[in-house]
Amino acid sequence: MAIEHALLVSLRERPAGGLELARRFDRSIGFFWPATHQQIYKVLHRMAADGWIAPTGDEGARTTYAVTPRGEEELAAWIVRSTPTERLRSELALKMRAASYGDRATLLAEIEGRVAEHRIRLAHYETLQRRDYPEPTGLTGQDLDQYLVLRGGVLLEEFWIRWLTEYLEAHA
Amino acid sequence: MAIEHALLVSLRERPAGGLELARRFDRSIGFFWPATHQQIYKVLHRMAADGWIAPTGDEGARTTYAVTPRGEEELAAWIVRSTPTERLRSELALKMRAASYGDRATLLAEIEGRVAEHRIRLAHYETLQRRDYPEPTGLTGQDLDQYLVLRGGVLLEEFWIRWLTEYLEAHA
DNA sequence: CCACACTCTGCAACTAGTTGCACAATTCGG
DNA sequence: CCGAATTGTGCAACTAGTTGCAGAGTGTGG
Repeated sequence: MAIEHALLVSLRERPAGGLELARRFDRSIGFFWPATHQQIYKVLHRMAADGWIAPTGDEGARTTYAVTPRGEEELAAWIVRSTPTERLRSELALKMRAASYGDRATLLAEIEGRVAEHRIRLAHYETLQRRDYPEPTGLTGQDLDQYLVLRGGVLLEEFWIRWLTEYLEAHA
Repeated sequence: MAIEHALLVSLRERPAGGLELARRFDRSIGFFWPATHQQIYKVLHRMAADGWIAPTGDEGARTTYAVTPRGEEELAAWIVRSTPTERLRSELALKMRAASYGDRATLLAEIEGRVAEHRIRLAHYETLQRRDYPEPTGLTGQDLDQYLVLRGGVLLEEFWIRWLTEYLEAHA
C-alpha cells in the first residue's frame, strides 16, 4: 500500500533505477520501510503502467525513472490521506513472554546479541547525524524532515536497547 | 511464521476457541502481534492438522483447543531458534519525510491525532500495570515476563509520543 | 414462540511481501 | 583480450495477512 509512495518520495529526491533505489532503501528511506530489489522492480512496473513515473533518457539496459506530474499528484494526495496506526510486530517480544516454556538461557543470549545489534545501528545513526546535520536548529523544509526521521531512528533504537536491557536485568 | 507460536503461548496459558483467542490478541498478546479472527481460524486448522493442538471436550458448535505434547515441543524449539531482527514499518514516518511534497498542515493535524491515540494507549497500559502488577520487584517466571512485555508496550508508546511531539515542535 | 441480535465459525478472493533463481551487460584484474 | 566478479533486471513460486462476506447456532425481549 505504501511502497509505491516510498518510491515516489525517493524518485522525487532524485531519479534512479531499481537497484539504486534498493540501495537507498537499505540506507535512509528504509529505516522505516524495508524492501527488496525484486519487489521494487515489480512495483516500478506497475507505477510506470499507471503513469506515476516514466523512464528518462533511455540508456540501454538500465532504466532510470522520474516522477511524472500524475505521480506528483498522487504523492500529494497520499500525504493528505489518513494513515491507520501501525502496530509493531515483534516475534522477540512473543518469545520473551513465552520464555518459561523453553530454555530461558538461550533466549537471554539471543537478546544480548540483539542489544549489541541495536547499539551498532544506533552508533551508525549517530554518525550520520553528526556528519549530515551537525547543527540541527537551523534546518527547514526537506532537510529538517530528513533530520527528524533520522532522529526517529535514533529514538527507536534507544527504545529497543532500553527495553531489552530491562528484560536482561530483570532476569539477571 | 510466528502467529502459530503466539497461539501456542496463548493456548498454553489457557485453552480456548477461535474468537476467544482473537479477543485475547486484541488485548495482551496482540500488543506485539495483531491478528484477525479469520486468520486465527485458518492457522488453528493447520496447527490441529499438524498435531500441535487438539480439540478438548467437544461441546458441539464451538471448539476449544489445547496444546498437545507435540505442540509443547514445538514451542520449546521455537524459543531456542534465533529470530531475525524486526524492522518497524511506518507509513507515517514516510509521510513525515515527504511532507514538503504535499500539504504539511493536514499532516501535522494527523500527527496530533496520532499523539492523542498513543497517549490513550499509554494510559491504558499504565492502568493495567497498576492493576495487575502493583509491586513489580517481587515478580518471577511467567508473571515477570508478562509484566516486562507490558513494560515494552509502555516504552514503545513513549517512543511514539516523544518522536511525534519532537516533529510537531520542530514544525511549530 | 418467533423475530432479531449477537456469537462463533469459516470460505473466497485478493494484496503485499519473501525466497530462490536466472540471465544479460559491464567492469576489472591478469 | 579473456575469464571472473559485480551490477542490473526480472520471473516464478510461495507465504503471510487482509477484506468482505456468509451461514449456523444461541439467546433474548416482545
